[in-house]
Amino acid sequence: MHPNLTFFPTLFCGASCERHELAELKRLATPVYFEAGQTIFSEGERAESAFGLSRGVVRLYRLLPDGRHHVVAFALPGDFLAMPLAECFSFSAGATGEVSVCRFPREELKRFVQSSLNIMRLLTAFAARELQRAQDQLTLLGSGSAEEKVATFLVCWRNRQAHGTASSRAVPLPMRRQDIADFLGLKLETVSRTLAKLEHKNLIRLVPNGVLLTGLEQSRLALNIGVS
Amino acid sequence: MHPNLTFFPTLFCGASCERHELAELKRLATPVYFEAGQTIFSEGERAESAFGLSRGVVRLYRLLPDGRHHVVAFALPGDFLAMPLAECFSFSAGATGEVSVCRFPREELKRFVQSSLNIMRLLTAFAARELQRAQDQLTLLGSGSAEEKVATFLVCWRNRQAHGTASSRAVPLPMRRQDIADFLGLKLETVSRTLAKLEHKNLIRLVPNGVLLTGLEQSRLALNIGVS
DNA sequence: CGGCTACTTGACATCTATCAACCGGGGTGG
DNA sequence: CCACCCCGGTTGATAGATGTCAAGTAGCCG
Repeated sequence: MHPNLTFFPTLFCGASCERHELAELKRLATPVYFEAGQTIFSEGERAESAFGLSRGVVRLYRLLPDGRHHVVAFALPGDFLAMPLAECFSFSAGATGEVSVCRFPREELKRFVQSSLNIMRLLTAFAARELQRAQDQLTLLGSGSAEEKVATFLVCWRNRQAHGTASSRAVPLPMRRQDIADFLGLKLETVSRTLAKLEHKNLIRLVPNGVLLTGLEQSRLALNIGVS
Repeated sequence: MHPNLTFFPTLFCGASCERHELAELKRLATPVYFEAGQTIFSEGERAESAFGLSRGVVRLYRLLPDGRHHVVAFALPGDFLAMPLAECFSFSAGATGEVSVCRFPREELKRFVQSSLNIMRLLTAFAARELQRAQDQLTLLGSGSAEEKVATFLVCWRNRQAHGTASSRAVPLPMRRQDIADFLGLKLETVSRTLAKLEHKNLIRLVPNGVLLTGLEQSRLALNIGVS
C-alpha cells in the first residue's frame, strides 16, 4: 500500500480517508525538508506546528539534565512525530539522514481533526499503535539482556520496514550505533560488541549501513513482541 | 475532582462529559468486584469486554515465554485497563488488593465511543496520556540506575496519588516488591536493598504497606519525568 | 594525504543478578 | 491459646554482565 505514496497525509490515512478530508489535510500541510542531523523540534517547546513524516527516519529523543540521551522511538513515513493534540513537545525530533515532513499549523489541524469522527478514529488508532509499541519496548528494556535487546530491535526494525516490501534479508540501519544504544538502554560499545557476537553466531552479517538477517528470526533470541 | 466519585464512567469523563453521554455509559456498564490476586483478563484473549477501573490498583503485566514477568503499568481509578478499541488484550490485568471495575460489552462500547466526538476526544486524550507515561517509563528504564529507578517510581507514584489530595508524605504501596521490580526492570532483592539505601540516606522511611517521603523530591535522584 | 567521525576491540571496574540464609507477621490447625 | 507454616520481605556473599576508559581501525571528505 505505502511504497510510492510519498505525501504524508496519504500515508497516514491509508485507504480509509475520504476524498474531501484528504484534500483538507493537504491544504493544511506544508512540505519541509531536513538534512541529516538537523533538529525538527525540541522538547519543551510550545507546539505551534505538528509534523507528519513523509520520507526518511526520525529519531525522537530526550535529553536528561546530566547529558544522557534516551531515544524514545524511531519514526517512519506515515507516522506523526508527536501527538498533534498536545500543547508542548515532550521530546525532541532529529533527522537521521535526509527527511521530508509535512508541517501543519497545529491549532488548525487540531480543529480539523476534532471535527471529523473519521480522522479522530485514525488518530486514536495511531495513538493506540504507538502505545502498544511503547509497551513492547518497555517489556524489552525491562526484561532483556543486551543480546535480546539487540536481536529484538533488529527483528522489529526489519518487520516495520518490510510492510509491503518483499521481505529482503537486508535491513538498512540509517541511525548510528549511539542511537541504537540510547534506544535500547545500552552503551554503544555494548551494542557494537553484541552485534559482533551475533555475527559470530552466524545469525546476522554486518554490512555498511545495515545488517543481513541470516537466521536471527529462527533463533528464539528475539522476544515475541511487536510482530504487528 | 476525583475523590468521592467512585463510579468509573464519572472518573473517566471528569467534568467534560455530557449528561446523556454519561447516562449511556452507565447503562452499558456492569460493576464487577475482584479480590487481591485475581486475574481480570489475560494477554492474548479476545477482548469481549472492556474494563474501566473504579476502585483499587490494577497491575498490567506480560508473561514472557521463559516465565519472566514484566509489569507494563499500574492502573488507578479512572483509567481504562486497556484501549477499548483493540480486538485482543496485549497484556494481562491482575488485582492488587480489592478492586472494583466497570465491565462494558466491548462492541457496544466501541460503537458508542466512535459515534460521539466528545467521547472520542476523551479516549484520545487518555491514549495520549498513557503514551506519554509509557515514554517517561521508557526513559527511566533506559537510562536509570537502580537508585534512580526506585526514587523516580516513588515520586511519580506519589504524584499520581496526590492529584487533588492534600499531598501527604505518606505513600501507600499496595503492590508487592516483586511487582515494583518487574515494573522497573530490577530484581526484588535489588528493590529491597535500594529502598533500604534510600532510608539510610534519610530520603524515605519504610512503613507497613507504604513509604514516607522525607526529602526524596529535593534530592535530584528522581528523574524529572511524569510531573504531569 | 590528513583529519574527522563512526565504529571496533581490549582491559578493567562497577553494578546488579544470583543463590542462600534469615526474619517477622498472619493465618491455620491442633 | 499456642505452635507451626507460609509468604513477603530483608540481608549477605559471590558471580556475571554491562559500563568505563583507552587504544586502535576504517571509511569519508576536504
